[in-house]
Amino acid sequence: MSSPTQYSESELRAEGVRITRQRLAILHVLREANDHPRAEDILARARLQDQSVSQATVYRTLAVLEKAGTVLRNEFDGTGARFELADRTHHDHLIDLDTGAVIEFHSARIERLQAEIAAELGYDIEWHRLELYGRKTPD
Amino acid sequence: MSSPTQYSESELRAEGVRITRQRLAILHVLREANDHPRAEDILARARLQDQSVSQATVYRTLAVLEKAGTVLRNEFDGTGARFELADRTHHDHLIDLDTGAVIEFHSARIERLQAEIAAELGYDIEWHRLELYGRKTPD
DNA sequence: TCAAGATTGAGAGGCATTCTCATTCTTCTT
DNA sequence: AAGAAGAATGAGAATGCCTCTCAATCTTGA
Repeated sequence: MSSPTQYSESELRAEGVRITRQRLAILHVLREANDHPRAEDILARARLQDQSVSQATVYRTLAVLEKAGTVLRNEFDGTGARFELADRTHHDHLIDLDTGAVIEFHSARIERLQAEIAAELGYDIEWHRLELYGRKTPD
Repeated sequence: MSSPTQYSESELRAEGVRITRQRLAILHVLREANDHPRAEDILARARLQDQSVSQATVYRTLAVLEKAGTVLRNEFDGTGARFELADRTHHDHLIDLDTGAVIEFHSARIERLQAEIAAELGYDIEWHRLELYGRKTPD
């Protein structure tokens, strides 16, 4: 059984993930990112470090890292997945409808309620997705 | 200002939505559906009633009905949108990871917490998406 | 009944993502 | 350090879901 989240090269290698030049570039991009970049953005940024990275490799690597628990995939709007490193604690997202900004938040109470509701329905939650879409409250 | 949800032919007509043979077939499919069908399913079912319905018209009609507030679009997995009539009260979804079944639920407490969290972050929620993915609890 | 303009079917087009395959690279074993 | 096994790669083709284009047809208000 592996720990749920690993993101150092050695941890990944121990999981059987080969560390290539391209994968290092992609990991670097994810570590530096403050936003939730799309595959397209990750490709562009990775190429600044390693010219040779291809689109196919970005998608393949993101899939590998997602399976390893290193990366989280989000589907905020309908326009393609957005990625982030799974290196912090679990959180949900609030998307600013005016600016597209993504704000992270966490609520233990909501998580607890979710588990309660699922239990009432006879289910155990494996994972969940909670996204709030809103606009800044006028002063 | 229009009421948030309308789904009778006359209500739609009053909103400026023309009622065509194809749109009636699609509305009929949505009214009969207990599942959350994909565009593909809606096309197949609509054709049972009206052979002439095309894929383009299904997508166009679903977009029109979504804008009118008659239809809700869901993006559960990454494999294409799933639709439902917006004729009942708001609810969220629990997706059975083993069977793909979609269970609807509603929690006023969770809704309230969401609004509170958004308010703390200085936001008003426009809409949200909450999906729980889980498996039946073993007996 | 009619004209205006909305809707339609068929197929082309678009976009994000995945696949194919020959070549190159990482890693394990010596 | 060298070699072998097989995993990862780039390029571009292919896929899947969805949207657009356009000429023909329909719905609707007058």
